[in-house]
Amino acid sequence: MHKDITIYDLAKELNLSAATISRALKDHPAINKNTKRRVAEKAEEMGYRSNNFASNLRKQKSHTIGVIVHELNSNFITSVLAGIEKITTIANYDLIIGHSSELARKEVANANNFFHKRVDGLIAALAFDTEDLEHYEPFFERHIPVVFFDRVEESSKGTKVTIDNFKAGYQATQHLIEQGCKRIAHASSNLKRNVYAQRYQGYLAALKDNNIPYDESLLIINDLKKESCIASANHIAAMHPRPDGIFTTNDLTAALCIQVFKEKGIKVPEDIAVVGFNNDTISIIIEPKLTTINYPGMDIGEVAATHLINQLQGANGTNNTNSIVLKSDLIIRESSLKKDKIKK
Amino acid sequence: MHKDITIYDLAKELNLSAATISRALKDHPAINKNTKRRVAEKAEEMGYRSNNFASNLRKQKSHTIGVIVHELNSNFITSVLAGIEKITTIANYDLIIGHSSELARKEVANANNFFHKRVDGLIAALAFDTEDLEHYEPFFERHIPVVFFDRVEESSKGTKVTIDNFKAGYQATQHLIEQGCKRIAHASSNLKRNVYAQRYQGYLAALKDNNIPYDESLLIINDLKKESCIASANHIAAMHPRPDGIFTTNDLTAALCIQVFKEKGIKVPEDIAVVGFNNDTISIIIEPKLTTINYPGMDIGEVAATHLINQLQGANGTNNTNSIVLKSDLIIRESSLKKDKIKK
DNA sequence: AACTTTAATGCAATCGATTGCATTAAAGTT
DNA sequence: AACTTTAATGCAATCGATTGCATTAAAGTT
Repeated sequence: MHKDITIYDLAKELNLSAATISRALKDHPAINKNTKRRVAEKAEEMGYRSNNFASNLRKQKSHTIGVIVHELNSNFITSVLAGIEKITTIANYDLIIGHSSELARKEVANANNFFHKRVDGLIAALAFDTEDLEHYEPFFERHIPVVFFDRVEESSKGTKVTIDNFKAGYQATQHLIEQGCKRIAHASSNLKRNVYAQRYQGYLAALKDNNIPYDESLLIINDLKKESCIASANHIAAMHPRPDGIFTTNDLTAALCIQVFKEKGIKVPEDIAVVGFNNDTISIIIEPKLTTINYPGMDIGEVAATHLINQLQGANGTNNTNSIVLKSDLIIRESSLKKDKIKK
Repeated sequence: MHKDITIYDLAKELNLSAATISRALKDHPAINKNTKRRVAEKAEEMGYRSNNFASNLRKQKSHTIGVIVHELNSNFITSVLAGIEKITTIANYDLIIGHSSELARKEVANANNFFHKRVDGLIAALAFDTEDLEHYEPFFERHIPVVFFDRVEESSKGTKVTIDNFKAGYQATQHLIEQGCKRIAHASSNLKRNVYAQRYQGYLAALKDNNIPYDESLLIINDLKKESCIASANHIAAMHPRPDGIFTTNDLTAALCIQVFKEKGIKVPEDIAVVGFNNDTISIIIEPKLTTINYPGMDIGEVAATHLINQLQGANGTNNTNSIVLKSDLIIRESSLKKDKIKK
């Protein structure tokens, strides 16, 4: 069996104290250069690995950041993770990732787990059905910084990094109106979640600014599962009078709508123009290709991680309860282009 | 500032020794029931959280399993993770997830990180360009069990959980042949990776069993990036004589092929039948819907985790260098159905 | 009554790394 | 020569939880 080497083993071999070994390995300025070299060589030779548990116990720091996301299988989330990793790697923090699969129950379990693992900081996006943020209280109480992104609770403690969902919703709707749509449906989800609520508000505002009356029956809420999206698509296709445009809160709903519409002989975009949200891979696979909102996932990740690390390194004495809003873009593709089609 | 509560604080409050507190919290049989209750209550009241570092340091165990995957944004991987989580949650192990983004460099970094974090066991799928498994040696040396899944190195140490990629490749090709294809292209990737090599072998075997000569020019290798897939699709479309069937090693290539073919007026499946691999979401979004191979991701995750935990709990004294092969299925959709189309 | 058994708890060492405060020895200063 | 400064290293306590081996007190046995 392999016996782990400790600094005491190195100390004995080199006739030095454990303190000197520890300092040498950490490149402490008081240690002689030559000693450092000898220690490094011996450590390599004997296959030494430092014991994080002992170090963390003594230092009362884990040098680890926890990330809780609501799902993994998404372009947006993987970009965010890439952005976070970029920053944490540079700052030399370790990362542990947990995902809630959109279940508040699992989000709570992850938060507890990370709390026990004593992460130095937390980056989180809320699950679909997370109602309260009590599970983050232990972090707040101990002044462990928490940065929320995308799925946030407006009024909560902690820094929040989001896009302007109101503006994105407005933009999507305005685009449909500019394409000549008069009767625009909106397929959304749980309006308690900030992202959906704000996109909906943006939709309403765009209608109002264009003097289009809001018709409550054109708001379709579902739980974003595949079956529900198909049901919603069927529901929309069967509406009388039929909408001539639809803005959905994610790309899967939009893609499934397009499929259902096509099956029923409803033309996209001629009969119904469609705008999605997220710019997932499916948006360029579906035919016609989907007009959608693109989020800067990488940037969101970088900003969230940078803020967290700044707080950890304590540049600020302020009570960091602020909000950072990044830009999003409308990517126009064939699924919404009524005007240009007619021109051709 | 919040001061963390330790077992010594509880001990003082309750006039007991730290040893008794520790045992009470762990439900040790020697401790009086009433004492356990009092300890539990006081712990709750004072907001005690155990210190993992101290516990792990003393126990020389982390009770944590590391998972290294090559990507996150995939149905297959998220199913595997769900399967792993299901088992580890029951067995009460914590999980930390790292991903390599298909880079050997990051895979090595993750392995090192997890080694330093002293995971009790590891579950890993190799990155696209991982050449050797030296970074897993420290685990093998210390008898820390490692289970590989999907992307494995046949000859390596550790348990391997895979599907029968040879059979899947054979099945996909056989299906195309049964649909009347005579000239079947195969779009694959790095043939050093077991999964691609075996699917290719299955393709060859099916051709041979049906007395179809192998034409080297019909093998197209790319790096699976979007641009390369499109280039491959264009290449195939321009072939003379044109293939009448294609079996791709992932769904994205297949979907992009279908798009390119359609743009060029090549009908799918009439002119070229297409079979993908993975059963990703895009396979039901592309039109025609994609015939593809479905992997049991959830099962793979469960089997991998179960094996790892069995090894950790030491039921076996054997040198666990074995292989577990799970079943995969061919899901037949419109993209390959020449025969049925003709019958109509 | 003397001894044994059982139930409950405590003592004290241990897991490795870190760090404030010495200590030592060599070099520099007056 | 006596003192100060500088460079390098060591002492010993500390971070909390765990656990083998007592110890204590009560209950049971002959």
